[in-house]
Amino acid sequence: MPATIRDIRARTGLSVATISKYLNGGNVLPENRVKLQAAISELHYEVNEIARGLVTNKTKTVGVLVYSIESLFNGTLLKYIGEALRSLGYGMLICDSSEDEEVEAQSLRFLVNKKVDGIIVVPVADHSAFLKPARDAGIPVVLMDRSLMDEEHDCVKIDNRMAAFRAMRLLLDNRHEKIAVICSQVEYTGIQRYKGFLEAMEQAGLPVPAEYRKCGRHAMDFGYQSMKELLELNNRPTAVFMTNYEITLGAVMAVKESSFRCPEDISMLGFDDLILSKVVDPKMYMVVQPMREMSEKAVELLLERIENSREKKTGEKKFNEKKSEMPVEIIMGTRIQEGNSIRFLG
Amino acid sequence: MPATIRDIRARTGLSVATISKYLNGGNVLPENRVKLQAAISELHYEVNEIARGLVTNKTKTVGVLVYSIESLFNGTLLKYIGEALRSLGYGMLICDSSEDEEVEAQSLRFLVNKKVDGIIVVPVADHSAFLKPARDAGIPVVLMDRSLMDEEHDCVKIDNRMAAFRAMRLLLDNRHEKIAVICSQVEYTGIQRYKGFLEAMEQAGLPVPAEYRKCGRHAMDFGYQSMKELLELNNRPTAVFMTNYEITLGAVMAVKESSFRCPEDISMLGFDDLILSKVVDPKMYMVVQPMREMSEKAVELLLERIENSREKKTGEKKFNEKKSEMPVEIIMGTRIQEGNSIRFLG
DNA sequence: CTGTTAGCGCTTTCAG
DNA sequence: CTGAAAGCGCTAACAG
Repeated sequence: MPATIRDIRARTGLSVATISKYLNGGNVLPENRVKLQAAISELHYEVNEIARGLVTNKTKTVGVLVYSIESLFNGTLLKYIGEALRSLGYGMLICDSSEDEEVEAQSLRFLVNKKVDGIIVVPVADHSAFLKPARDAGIPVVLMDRSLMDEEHDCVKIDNRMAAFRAMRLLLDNRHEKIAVICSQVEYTGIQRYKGFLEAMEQAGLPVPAEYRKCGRHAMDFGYQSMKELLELNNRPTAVFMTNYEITLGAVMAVKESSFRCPEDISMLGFDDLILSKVVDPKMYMVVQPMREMSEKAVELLLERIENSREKKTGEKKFNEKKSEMPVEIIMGTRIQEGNSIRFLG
Repeated sequence: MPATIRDIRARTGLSVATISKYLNGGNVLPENRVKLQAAISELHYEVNEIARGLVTNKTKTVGVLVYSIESLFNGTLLKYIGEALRSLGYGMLICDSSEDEEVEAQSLRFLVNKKVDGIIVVPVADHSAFLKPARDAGIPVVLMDRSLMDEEHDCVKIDNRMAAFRAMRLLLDNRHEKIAVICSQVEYTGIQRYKGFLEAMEQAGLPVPAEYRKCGRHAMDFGYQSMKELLELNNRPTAVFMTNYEITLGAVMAVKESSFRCPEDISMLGFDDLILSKVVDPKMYMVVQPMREMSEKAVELLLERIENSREKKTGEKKFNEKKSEMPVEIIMGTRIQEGNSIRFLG
């Protein structure tokens, strides 16, 4: 039903090649240009990207695969990624893994079959097997926020271990000694943050009893449940470190519902500030990642990879442009969002 | 680089037609089936959806265009839409309008050019002009949450006016008389809710002074700013009705930062409960929409439309299946999330 | 600058 | 059940 290039030919008498050239920004005689513009608008012609993609073998589209689309963290990332991509003339195909490795693998295949030019993924899986179809198809992949256990990949993230380690100073400097942690242990990122926590405690010469170590899923209800348990302990901690947004959210809920007050009864240090610190009372201390910059860097790196892989196919070899073929890990810095959720234990 | 159907032919000696048939679930001789399975897995063959789409003229993909991807409301919708779609064998192409009508129009065209089979949109524009490319291309569109001013479209939403009107009972029954409203006036939905508010007030015989009517953008900072202004009024309202999630969020922030307490000094009634009522103290009274059901209905309706439009093209006419060609508006019910953010004014 | 001619990888008649 | 052949709508040489 929609108009094709041939309808335009019928209307203008020009050849498909000329029309195609015009559509792709080539030069045509002024009179022809006018004819073409007229025909295109009269026929409501729109390029069939499917057909174009088939021949050019590129779609000007990148796939973005996130572990959960309803996570505010991912929503924020997606916003920035989308903006960066749009400004560079790329479209974005978003897929939701729904926290499920199988769905993730399936979605990745979907993206590959859709012939996206590249893929950005915030993975749920912790090993690289699911990326195989992309590799086989020669589609560049850039990870964000989480890297994988078994292999190094292009990745944009923060130094999670270090960020956690440093953030712990806030608690330690305020003389806290009984510090608990609620962390996710399903992904690399969560584990790194946990390590940072442990190192800080060890360096401070403080013990971390088993009941202070809540390691589980990356989910609000896990944070909620864990905080509840911590508050019911006879030997209650004076402070709790929560290592991601969902967990922080859940923990805040638990405290709100309890009879304990923050920071009077319990001090809190969270991770990934997304409006939470602005809505919740008291204002939370939080480790914050530069989400916009991370997104932009990821897009930049991906597009570079796409560029490179095309050159390789074309056989071009600009000798003085030896971009590294090795995986690159871009490590961004973090900052601390100040609040008043930490009490000084004089 | 990726394997094609022809590589499989070379490996199996079968014709492309047979291979294609197999790929699409057709019957082949058992021995051939075995050969094909082997070849496919050895070559890591994956169907090229681009090529397939070119000939079948369908992509098994629906586009979803939301006004802002970082809005939790949309994130939640997207999650449910994605699940419904996946369960029906459809992929989802998400675009973010970034609250910008131009981006929206451009994204819609992007989706059309990508030849999605149908489009679900939670629009930022309030008139239907931007949908024209989809109509021209014969691509069905289903709106969600917001309908358009100038024309009726297939749409899944709640009765916003009525929901607001009814929710106001909560305030009125608690003897509130000085009630302010913070609402969005940019989209149809916001306006309807505002009307519902006004009607409730009028019916109760209560005046609404100009300074109690905060009509503006659908944004957290607007809610924040407006609430601040309301709290500074000499003639402070005793209750405030906030007509969407972002505004509610902002308003909650403003109250938190002020010296006023909810519900002691100010009662609050919000809209669209997304975790907010679980994190914030006091627990908010809120109007909640059945987001999962709305998403499922939207998908169902869209797929029905897609089905129908194909039949029309094929010329099929099953006489006893006269689905309406008229726009359908599906109106879902709402419920009230109880809380303790409303004070009884004895 | 313009036109002719091949395909891109797949599905789809239509014979066999 | 299988195969040969004709495109889907577009781009990309290569001549003119």
